[in-house]
Amino acid sequence: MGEAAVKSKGEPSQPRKLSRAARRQQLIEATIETIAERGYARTTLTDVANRAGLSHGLVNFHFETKERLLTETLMFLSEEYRANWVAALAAAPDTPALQLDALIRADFNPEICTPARLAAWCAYWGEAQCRPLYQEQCGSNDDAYFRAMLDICERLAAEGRYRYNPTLAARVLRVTLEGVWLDMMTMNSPYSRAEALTTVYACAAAFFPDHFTQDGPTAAA
Amino acid sequence: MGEAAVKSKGEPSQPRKLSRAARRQQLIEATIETIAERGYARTTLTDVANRAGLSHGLVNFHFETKERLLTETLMFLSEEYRANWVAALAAAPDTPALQLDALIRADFNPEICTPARLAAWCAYWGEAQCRPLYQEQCGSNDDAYFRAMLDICERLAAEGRYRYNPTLAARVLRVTLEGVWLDMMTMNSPYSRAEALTTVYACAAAFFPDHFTQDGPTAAA
Amino acid sequence: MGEAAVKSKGEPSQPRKLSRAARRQQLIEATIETIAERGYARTTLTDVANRAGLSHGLVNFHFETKERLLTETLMFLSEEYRANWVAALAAAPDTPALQLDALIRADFNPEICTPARLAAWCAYWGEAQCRPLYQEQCGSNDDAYFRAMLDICERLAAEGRYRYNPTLAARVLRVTLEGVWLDMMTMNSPYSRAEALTTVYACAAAFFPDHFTQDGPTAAA
Amino acid sequence: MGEAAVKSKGEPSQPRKLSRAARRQQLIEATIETIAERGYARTTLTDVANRAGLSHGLVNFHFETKERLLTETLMFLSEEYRANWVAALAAAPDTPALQLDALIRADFNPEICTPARLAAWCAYWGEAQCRPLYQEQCGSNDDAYFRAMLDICERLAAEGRYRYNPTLAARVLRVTLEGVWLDMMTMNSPYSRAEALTTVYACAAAFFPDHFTQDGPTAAA
DNA sequence: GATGAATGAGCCTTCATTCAT
DNA sequence: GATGAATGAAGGCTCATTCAT
Repeated sequence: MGEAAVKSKGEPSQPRKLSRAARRQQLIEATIETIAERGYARTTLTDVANRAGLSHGLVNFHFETKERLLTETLMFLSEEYRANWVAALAAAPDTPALQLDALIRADFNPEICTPARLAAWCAYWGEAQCRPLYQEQCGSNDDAYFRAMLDICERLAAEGRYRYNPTLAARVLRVTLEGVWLDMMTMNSPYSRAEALTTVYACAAAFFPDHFTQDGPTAAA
Repeated sequence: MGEAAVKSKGEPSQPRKLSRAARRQQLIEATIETIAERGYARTTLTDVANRAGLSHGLVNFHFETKERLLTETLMFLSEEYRANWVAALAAAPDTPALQLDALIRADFNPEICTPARLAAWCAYWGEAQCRPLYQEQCGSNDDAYFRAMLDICERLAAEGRYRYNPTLAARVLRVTLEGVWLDMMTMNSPYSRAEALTTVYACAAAFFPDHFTQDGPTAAA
Repeated sequence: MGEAAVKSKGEPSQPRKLSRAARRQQLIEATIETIAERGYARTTLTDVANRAGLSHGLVNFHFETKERLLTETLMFLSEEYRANWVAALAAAPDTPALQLDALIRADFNPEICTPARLAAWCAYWGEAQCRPLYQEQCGSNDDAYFRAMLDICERLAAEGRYRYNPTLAARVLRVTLEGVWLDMMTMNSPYSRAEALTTVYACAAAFFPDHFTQDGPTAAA
Repeated sequence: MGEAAVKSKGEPSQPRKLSRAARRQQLIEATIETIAERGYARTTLTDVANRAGLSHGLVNFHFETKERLLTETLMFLSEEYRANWVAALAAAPDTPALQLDALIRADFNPEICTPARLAAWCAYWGEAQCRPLYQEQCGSNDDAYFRAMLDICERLAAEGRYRYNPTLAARVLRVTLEGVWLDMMTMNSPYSRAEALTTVYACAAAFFPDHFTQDGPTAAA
């Protein structure tokens, strides 16, 4: 869309006018980055607008209120996350171990697991406890995720002679995945992504030793 | 806490003068409750003062700035948490399994594990990612906690013939404890505290089957 | 007014191109209605554009600024009002009583005396006091109106043996006409238009009992 | 309230702290003056605060919102107006003519009939038409006023042999009083207050010639 | 001509902080 | 110590105006 029409602020060329959907997406990305950098409590519309290289009036033009911008950003993150693991499950072979492997690896997809997105997730979690609206937005996806995890664990349990309630295994796996995410954010010197993955595999192996080792699914699986 | 932390709203029971320390503690408790109820981002000094039944100006008199009130509240929570598990370890027999059991049970101490404190912790976590100051405040305690956990796991590993790196086991145990905390806050219909404890024991049992079952340490331990 | 002032909202009946004058008139009518509905202070160009079923930018295209739109709307109302009573006087027989009758009835012409126009007049009056520009726009017409009224009252006074200064009578008649207009706007349960007319006739009769009764001009007049 | 504690801006000495009621009254007076000078639509809280020589934050401290400041200012004007005529009636002899005289003169009380108050009344009238809240605030007082006026007119009618329905006379008197008020505001070169009073008396005399002349109540009354 | 995205000035509002009492 | 009125900076929001398409 031609270089002439650019009001550059050092960014790559930006068209003066964009479709409604494209601008909204641009602002949502800027919101994620701003929350990641400054935290939820200190994020202002001016910050978001500056980061997007747009005027702050435009934010209200596209989202009406700050509240709606934040809510829609959370909805976007939530939906993006869901789409990611749903796609990963669909692409994986339909054996329980490989399904679980796909579910675990989905969380480490570099498209999803960026520092900014992780930080934004943390910030929303912190606020969600006292915001029924936020809990609503995420709740249904969380439920679906846990049901998928539980289903896989039950199928794994049916295949081996494991000692634990699949519900417990599924829960520990889920919170372990969450936990290593949080670690990547909050620890001063976090361990590597590879070690995070090893940690989750070790957890899977502890519950399903026939199907997993700390390096991933066993050949038998 | 204890009897000093009166919380009335102009009733005669409110002593006009209280020791500096008692007033500070009263305000810190009010801060925890306010953050739990309204979230970090929407907590104002007026909220805190109202909840404590004190005047607006008194908060600044005792804490200088809002920033310091919030920081000192976090330090209090952090120190309270640390004192709790340190005391639990000291009171428990010095076998690794019973030490781990004590560490796990410490997290479920009703004095520590109140809804308001859980919610406040979540809120601080959400903010901590982009606040080096907050990370500092918690970092050292977290490190100490993890080192204690790791030490126990290494001793357990030395006692049994377990397959996993003690570091991985310690990490999974830690994030599982964290995770069930988070669940208690953020899930729409959280499971019971008893089931949370079972979950953690199941995790311990998965890594250390000779020492733990999902009901707690084995008799042998 | 008339057929040109179509007012649809994107329906096919809206011609894409309209003469400059017709578009302006359409926007002026929308302005009157908007002021009537939302008040002067809360009227925005977006409101006006929406009501006219036109785009936001078109208002500025036709009127340059909001100020000019509002001023020209007032000028239109003022001129419309003037044209109405001038025509009424011209159409009436040239006896002072029938001229006064015509002047009174002109104010009740349903084309002029619509709820929206009354409300808009009130709103402009409220603002006019501190807007020399508005006072200017209306002043000359007001003066002409009062001079016409005064002239008639002087001719009536010359015909009868009335006790009052014609200036006072003219002034009371004028403010009474204004007053019943205001009543129709501002009272919670206003009296009927017929009763408003009776009120004005009673006022005329009080000053000119030989020429008027509360039902209108006497037969002798 | 010594001179030392003054933060002068050229105004006479102003105490740093004032009772709640006094500050509110001060801000209400500043609001009246601001509306009179700039009109309702252009009145900002900064204007009001500047005129009162106070910070704009204080306005919200005492009135919560701009809306409430404006509403309470209207309520004050309304109550002040009512108290004025009620007191005037109470102080006058209890004959209908002298009661009417008192009611008429009350409107010309220099305390009430200041340029700023007249202008503010006009501005509120202009907005009231589309603000049910404003109409409510004034409605009851208006009703009481009109009932008092009507009662007097009925007593006058009972004493003389007048031709007109007392309701019509009362209505014309009321709108005439209103009308000369408006004239004092909106005409470019308004007539004198004395002439306004004469106008109202002439109106009274036209309806009640035995009791009034254009100079006031007759000796007989 | 017409549209609506984009801008930015100005306003209301909130709230941490100060300070006279 | 304690109170609460007062301040002023900063943020969200509105909206008149501009302008690329």
